[in-house]
Amino acid sequence: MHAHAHSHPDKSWSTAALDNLQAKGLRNGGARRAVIEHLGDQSCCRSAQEIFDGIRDDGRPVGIASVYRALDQLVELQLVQRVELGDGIARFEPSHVDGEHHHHLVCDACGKVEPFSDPGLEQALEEAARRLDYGMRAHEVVLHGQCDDCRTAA
Amino acid sequence: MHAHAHSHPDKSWSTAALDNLQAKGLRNGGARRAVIEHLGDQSCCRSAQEIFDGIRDDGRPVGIASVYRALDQLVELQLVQRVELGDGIARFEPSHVDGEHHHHLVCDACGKVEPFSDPGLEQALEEAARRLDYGMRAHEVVLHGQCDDCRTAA
DNA sequence: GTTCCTGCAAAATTTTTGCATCAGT
DNA sequence: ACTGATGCAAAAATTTTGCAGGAAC
Repeated sequence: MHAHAHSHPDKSWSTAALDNLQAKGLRNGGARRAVIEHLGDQSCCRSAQEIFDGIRDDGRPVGIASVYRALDQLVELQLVQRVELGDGIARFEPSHVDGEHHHHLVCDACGKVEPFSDPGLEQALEEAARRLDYGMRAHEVVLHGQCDDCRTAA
Repeated sequence: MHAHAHSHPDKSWSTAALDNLQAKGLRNGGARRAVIEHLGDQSCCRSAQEIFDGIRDDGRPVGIASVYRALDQLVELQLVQRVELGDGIARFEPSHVDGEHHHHLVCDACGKVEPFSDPGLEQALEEAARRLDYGMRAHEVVLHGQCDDCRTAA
């Protein structure tokens, strides 16, 4: 329907993230590993609660505090991007390198979140950052509107 | 330093917003009016707590619940835009019409927030929304990086 | 006078912290 | 063994809701 690429789960991100942690001398097993593996399986951002629930559904009894701690750490290391879409809940997704970057469409009617990517927009963001002379490390775009379903229903 | 326009306080927005409410038969005095007038005096987004503090500093004893209720209502009416910049605090600013639109730079080192505007980026957003065929009603861009001060200090 | 609005206090959410215990290296 | 990581529970921070009294029209 939409002319945008859907992001897909990225097993290799999980592996790279775990390697990255190991190279830094950090330990590798338990809750943090579960968070990384769970995030690698998703196609879009997830809230801390969703990650917690998903991991427990897989039978791993982690604590939610460990999920938050792992996410903080991964954001700090720039392996995970924190995303806030306007509903007061923080979401998290793998930091995609280069081309794999995506942004988010949020339906203000039903709350549905969809990823999209747009090379022209990406280029405009790079150019804007250059013009501003701001040491840009990450960026985030949220488009608010009405999804197909809600527009059809209306 | 930066090649971006700074937004400025917009007295006329306050007036327009109050008129808009009055036209809808809503009442006009007390806490909600204080929120509107306070937002109209700001040059960038403010958190609910900052708005509450600012109003009380002006000697008006509003309740924070009324601030939240007024903001919810103004967002609903699209007179105010809710902005989340990644630190877990929701901020609010007047919905700028057309040219007055701005976005935000966030320094991940010190947390400083600065507004910027970039016509090229704005155009790219419009084009992306058209390509996606998404009924876009609002959009929000956040660039994360390091501000001048933090880069100089580093 | 009627209806909406407001303030206070209590509750609900989301996120962080303390601490004893456990696990990876 | 040493040190970081984890889980639980308690606390903190942010936002929402209930309700009685007050203000705008």
